[in-house]
Amino acid sequence: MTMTKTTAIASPRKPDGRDAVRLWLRLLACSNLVEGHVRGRLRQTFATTLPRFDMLAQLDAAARAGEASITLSELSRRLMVSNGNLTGLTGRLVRERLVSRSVSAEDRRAQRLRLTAAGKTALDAMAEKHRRWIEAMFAGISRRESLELYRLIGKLKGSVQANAGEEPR
Amino acid sequence: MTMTKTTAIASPRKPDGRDAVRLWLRLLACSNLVEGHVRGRLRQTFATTLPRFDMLAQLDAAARAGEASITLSELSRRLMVSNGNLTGLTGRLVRERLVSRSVSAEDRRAQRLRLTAAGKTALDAMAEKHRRWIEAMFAGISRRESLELYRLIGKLKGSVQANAGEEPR
DNA sequence: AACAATTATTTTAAGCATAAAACAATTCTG
DNA sequence: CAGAATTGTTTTATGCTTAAAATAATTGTT
Repeated sequence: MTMTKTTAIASPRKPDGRDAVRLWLRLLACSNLVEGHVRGRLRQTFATTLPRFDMLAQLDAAARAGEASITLSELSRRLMVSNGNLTGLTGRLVRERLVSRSVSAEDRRAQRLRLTAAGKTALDAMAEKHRRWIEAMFAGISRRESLELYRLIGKLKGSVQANAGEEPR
Repeated sequence: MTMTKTTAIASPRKPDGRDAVRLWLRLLACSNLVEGHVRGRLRQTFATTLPRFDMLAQLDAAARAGEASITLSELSRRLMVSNGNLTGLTGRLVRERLVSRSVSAEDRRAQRLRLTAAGKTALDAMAEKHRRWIEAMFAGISRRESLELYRLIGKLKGSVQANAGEEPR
């Protein structure tokens, strides 16, 4: 009842690209498409998952930046996931011997995480493949288009960060 | 050890936007940013989740297109999620009286799902808010930029679909 | 030093998501 | 028509994810 002008997702009003919801749905679909392929390949090729790969990559990035080990809290900030989430994820990677965990010397509440040698080796193999998968999937767009997309998505991200706090109407 | 040229995620080689991985990471970050805000608002404003909203929206879209009810399989195709996933999701929405479920007359294996009146009312309210949230978040980009983004993301999606099947090297 | 506030992490409860196996009904094929 | 193949759905096992509450150690305050 009350057949309002509201529509579920795609609005039949103006069929142009200005419709923010349409742009968002296309962006989401594209992102999910790529992410799904990456997840599938990680699983098939390395029997692992995207969260595990992301965590290894962050630990490696920290190590490269001079932080030989980092705490769970720092990692949760970088990965933008909850602390509780990392409890389980860390446990699995420690069990797989890809990450080592030790109580911090300065603060007995905190743990310091680092990649093991096996973790570094595994990550390097995954990252190399990962780069190739993405490059292959993105091969259909030109250098110019890629630069333009990079710029526009950056601008969109800025817009979201600037405006997401406001309660519209 | 064996400090290969491989890098974890962001490569230090050519710092230009051509790097497909950089574009991908920015796209993913932007998508996750928007999605996170949408999830948070759905939770705070309607005490619901994105998968529930998506399912209601698909049922409504089907109804608008003349399909008064659709099967679980058809819905799983449209939402691009597994069949098993929908078993639980459907159960929750049926329990909340937003969706009704009935055994198909023609095929006793299949169920036919449809929005209840309450489901339609709830969806309309959510969709209206959802549209406003997205419009507010995307307000910082111009009409021209929006159109260009829409076009480029479409092209990227095409590239992924065309090239994702190939095993690179 | 006692107490409060903060910080780091884990636990809990709930939901989302998948792949693989199982089950059930229909359709196809010989 | 009988068996085989297919199709629709659920179950199972596992993992990811969060918010909120709980626990534990540190830091700040009086």
